[in-house]
Amino acid sequence: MTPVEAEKAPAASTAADRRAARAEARREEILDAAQRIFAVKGYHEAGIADIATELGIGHGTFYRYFANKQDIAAQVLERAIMQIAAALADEDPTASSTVDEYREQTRRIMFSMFELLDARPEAFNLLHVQSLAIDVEALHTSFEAYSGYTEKFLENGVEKGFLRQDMDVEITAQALVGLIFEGTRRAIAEDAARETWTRWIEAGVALMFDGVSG
Amino acid sequence: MTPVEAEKAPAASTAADRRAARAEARREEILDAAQRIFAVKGYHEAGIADIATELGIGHGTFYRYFANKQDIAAQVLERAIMQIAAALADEDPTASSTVDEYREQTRRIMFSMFELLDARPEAFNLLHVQSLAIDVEALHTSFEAYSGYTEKFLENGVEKGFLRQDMDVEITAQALVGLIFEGTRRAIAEDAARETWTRWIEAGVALMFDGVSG
Amino acid sequence: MTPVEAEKAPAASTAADRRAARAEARREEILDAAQRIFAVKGYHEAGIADIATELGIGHGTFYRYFANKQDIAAQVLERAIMQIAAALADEDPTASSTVDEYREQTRRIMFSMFELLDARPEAFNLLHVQSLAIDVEALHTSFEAYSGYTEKFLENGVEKGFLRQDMDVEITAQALVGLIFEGTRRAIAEDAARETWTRWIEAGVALMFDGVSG
Amino acid sequence: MTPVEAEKAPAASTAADRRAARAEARREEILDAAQRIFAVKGYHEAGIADIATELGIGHGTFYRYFANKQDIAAQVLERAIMQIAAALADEDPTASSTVDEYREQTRRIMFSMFELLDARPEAFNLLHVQSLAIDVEALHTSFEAYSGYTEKFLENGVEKGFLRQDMDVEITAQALVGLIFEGTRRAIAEDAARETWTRWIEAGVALMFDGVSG
DNA sequence: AATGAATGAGTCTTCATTCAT
DNA sequence: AATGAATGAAGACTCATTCAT
Repeated sequence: MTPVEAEKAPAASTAADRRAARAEARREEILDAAQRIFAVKGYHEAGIADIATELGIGHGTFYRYFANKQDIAAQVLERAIMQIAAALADEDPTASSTVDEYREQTRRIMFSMFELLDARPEAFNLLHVQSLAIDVEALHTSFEAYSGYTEKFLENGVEKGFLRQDMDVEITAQALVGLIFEGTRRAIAEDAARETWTRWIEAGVALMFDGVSG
Repeated sequence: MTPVEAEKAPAASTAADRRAARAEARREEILDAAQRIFAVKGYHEAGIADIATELGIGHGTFYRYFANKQDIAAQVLERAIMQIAAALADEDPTASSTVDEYREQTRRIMFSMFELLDARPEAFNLLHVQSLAIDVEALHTSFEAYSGYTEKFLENGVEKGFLRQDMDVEITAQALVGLIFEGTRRAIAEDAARETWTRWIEAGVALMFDGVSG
Repeated sequence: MTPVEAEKAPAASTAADRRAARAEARREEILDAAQRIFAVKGYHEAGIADIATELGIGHGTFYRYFANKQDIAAQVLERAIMQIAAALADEDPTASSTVDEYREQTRRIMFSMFELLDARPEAFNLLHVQSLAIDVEALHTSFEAYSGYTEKFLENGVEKGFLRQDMDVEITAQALVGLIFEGTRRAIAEDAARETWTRWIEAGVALMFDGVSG
Repeated sequence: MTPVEAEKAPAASTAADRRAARAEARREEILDAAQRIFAVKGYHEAGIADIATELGIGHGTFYRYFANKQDIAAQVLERAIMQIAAALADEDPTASSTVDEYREQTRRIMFSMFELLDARPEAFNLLHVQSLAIDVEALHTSFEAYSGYTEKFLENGVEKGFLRQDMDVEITAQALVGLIFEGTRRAIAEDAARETWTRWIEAGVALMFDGVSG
């Protein structure tokens, strides 16, 4: 390789890289705009034109990055599900060894859910309100993933003996997911204050660990 | 009043009554058809034409009974919510005096939910899948009603001393509604077998009354 | 049947008939307009909007009568092919018994083609210019039909002995169709005068019956 | 002119020549690709993108060589017409002195048409199927050229006395062109076997020289 | 000279709603 | 009271063409 070639090669590669990076950035921009638009207007009421206008780009540009409306919607939804999943991923399902540790872990998980809800309300709006219009299957799959993850925590507790031994781990995990999501659903619907979070976390943890019995 | 009038008046009134009854019956027919269609095709995919065709009536006739698509959808949804509410109404929130009685009552309530789900899957489909497309507000209102009703059961237990005294009754009721609806949501989505119901009822009751702690 | 029913029944049937007749008339109107538009602007340049505007009806009305653009185009083309075929159908393939009779018959056929071309130039424009854009297959099928029909005349002549005995009837028929259609093609393209028709008919008949040899 | 300039000038001119040659070669490549694409997909269905992709060049590059889609289509069509014309140009319109010589000449011409059709089916597809979408006028002009050329052969025969003296040379030439093109049209449409060629040539020549009379 | 990202005019098609019969 | 023909707003999507790099 001559010095000239040595200089050219990286340059060319950088140019191509830059282009790819730009394209990816633009794709991300459109995805963001779409998430906003879908969250505000809803999947069906939102038009491709709305997304394009939001970004000040032409309609056609949109179609350079996404095949069609359904395509971007699915990607937006998937991203929202991933963002939420990421908030849960910090916790290790096998970390707790006592009820109190697990109780504390649960508090943290619920808290990060509410934090995320504050930071990215659109992500939850997508999940709660738009997902059905976009792809019913995707919603179900994501709930499956969340409950599967929750199951691991419960299994850990049962194995280590600090949770009820006769627990139907699978169903209980599903029920707990329902419980948590109802919390976030209401928080969005009612535009809940931070104080309400605390009540949900405390009441939720109390219900989950102690039940309603006196 | 002449004898002639005396005869006519009741006759006329009966004719009007019959007409009104007929109209009401037709309205109900259309509502039924719409519920089926919405449940099968979804709110947005379903057209007025589908409903009219299902009944063998003209499109125009539809508009003699309902103002527009949104109108009938709202009524269909409201009806579905009422049908589900009716299944709960059999139980008296103040009936239980011991934990075991309430536990039994809760079992019955959950069981009737699953029975209703078997009898009227469209009602639940409407609630779970279509409601968001039709009227987000209505869904929230209905959840509000369900949780308000559940609250009464909890309050009764707290007052009578057989439920946890420090319970956040409002939030706990909301959480329990979320839990139950997740159960029905999954039952519909997965077309669950009767056996799964039992697991849900048992695991749900266990979680609710005893919590997960060992 | 009571007298009342007797009166009603026909009346009802007439009302339905009238509606069907109106629909058919409208369908025909749209078909006519489409033929004009397609002939003037060409299949691809013509829009549904052009057809609707031509008739002063809404775009949507068009779709009550035809499934889509391709649908009406196919029907327009089929109609044009039928109109041209009708002009030929007057002649009986087995009528001639001598060369002179057949020669006269051929003259008449060619003449009616030119007459039709004068009366319905759009029909020929459709066939010659638009057909390929609409449905290549349809054009080929129609040529097949025309040459099949021509074949019958030639067979008749060969059987009766007044036409060349060693003739390849099939191919010759195809060639003659090509010859005639080139005549009409040019007549349209050049907006030919009536005098040109006569030259085509005479030269065509001479070529067909006597060939070019001296 | 300094010696240096003397050396540079020719070098520059050669470089420019090479560049021009390269440009011409590229132009030809694009033209070839376009001919293939138009023949396969049709003028309207084919996109500039298809042509660019076929060659692995950018869309923009296309526009350095052709003004627009219509432009290249016209050139492709013109080239096809020229290619077909070239196949005819081998024959001298004044070469024949007897009917038999002309008959033989005609056979050769028809044969070379079928040979060309075998070698360059796209050229004929362009002419028969795409030309109308591209430029109706061009098609007519080319037919004009073909018939003008045919006319020369006929005139030669009439002058030399071996063809019918009362022939309408102009119209007859046009009719013969129609006859031949119908042959090639069918050959393409039906993907005709080589055997069919012979039948067309024989039947065509027989019809042309002897007519159908017995 | 080559590229390909950006553009937006243009088109078909759907469907809720109205209204004359 | 019932009908269904007519309507046109609305929206997704394509593709020839331009132009900055």
